[in-house]
Amino acid sequence: MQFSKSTDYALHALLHLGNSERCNNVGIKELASTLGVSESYLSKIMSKLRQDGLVRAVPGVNGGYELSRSTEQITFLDVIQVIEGRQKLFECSNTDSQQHRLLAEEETAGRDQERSGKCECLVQKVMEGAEQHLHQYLREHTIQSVLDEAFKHGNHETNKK
Amino acid sequence: MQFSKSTDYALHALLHLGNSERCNNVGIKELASTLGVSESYLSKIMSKLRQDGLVRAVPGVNGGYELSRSTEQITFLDVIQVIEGRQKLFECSNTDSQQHRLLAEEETAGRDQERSGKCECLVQKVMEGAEQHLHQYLREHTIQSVLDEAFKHGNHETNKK
DNA sequence: TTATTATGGACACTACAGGTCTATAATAAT
DNA sequence: ATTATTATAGACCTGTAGTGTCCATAATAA
Ligand code: SF4
Ligand code: SF4
Repeated sequence: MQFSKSTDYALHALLHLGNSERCNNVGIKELASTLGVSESYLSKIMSKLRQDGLVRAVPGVNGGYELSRSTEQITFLDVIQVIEGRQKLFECSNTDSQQHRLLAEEETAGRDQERSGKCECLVQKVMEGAEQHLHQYLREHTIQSVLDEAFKHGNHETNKK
Repeated sequence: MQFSKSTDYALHALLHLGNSERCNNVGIKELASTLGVSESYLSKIMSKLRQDGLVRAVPGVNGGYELSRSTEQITFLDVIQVIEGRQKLFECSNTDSQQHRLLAEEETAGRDQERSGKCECLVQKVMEGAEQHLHQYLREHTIQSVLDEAFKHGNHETNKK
């Protein structure tokens, strides 16, 4: 249960892009060298970010990447979901066991199917809650919010034209 | 980013143990059949739970497993951490990149090393926060809280002596 | 003593993270 | 139009972790 390195790279790449909005495009070379990662691997990650609309890419001389939204509109959740996928935190397996009957069946029967066919048991309800809390927190933190913090702490060698 | 199946099994096993506190010991056979999992695999998981002190185990005839604490004192976080380990949600890799200098060095230098050598950057600070929120939520949900919910919803064929 | 039960180790299979390399496509500058 | 430059997509490799089985051994209550 850990975020992958790719998420790490993606976050740092976006932070770099957000930080250097002087000339529009940042090439994979500059990006890879500042992050200390191989160009090969990072380009895959950037490609993913592009497919999900977080960045734009343009080939050719002086090409490279740029953010497709403002930094305030790119949340940690966005980045994480692009890289890690949108699978549930908890995916139940044995819905046909005896356990299931005790914890889920009675409920949906008694409460006569609250909403559509969601059919969620008590365990999943807890896990859903955990996921929602986590997502909410990650939605509240954006690339910009990190950049702001960095500026506050006396780091002023950025955004120089 | 998903909890493993083992966590699923562990939770269900503990729920079953918490639910049947009539005769003290529940064997791996009963446990495995009610969960619909193989005895082989489940026994490994139970072994882990024992090593971390969540359950007690006794071999021999009429042996089996029993909870070593009350159901209110076994939180979702406990179970998850036993199975998934206690690694951080986010583990940074390239602390020697240029990025790192921009986001972390300046801070620890400016704030003159807030606490001991923790040396946490802004990215990690966000992730730490996420982890803390998640943990707090998971700490508030116990085996007992799920069992209580189950009872409330009209399921009364449990705890029969 | 014995039948029963948990435990630990060895092993196999699969999926995926992490990473490299190369050929191709797209673009801007000339 | 050509060319140099850059991103993209695919094939490929490696190691490791999750999932699972099987068996030999240890511990225990009857
Ligand atoms: S009780 Fe919930 S978690 Fe358990 S098997 Fe049923 S749906 Fe899955
Ligand atoms: S800035 Fe933070 S996340 Fe990035 S490399 Fe440094 S310590 Fe790691």
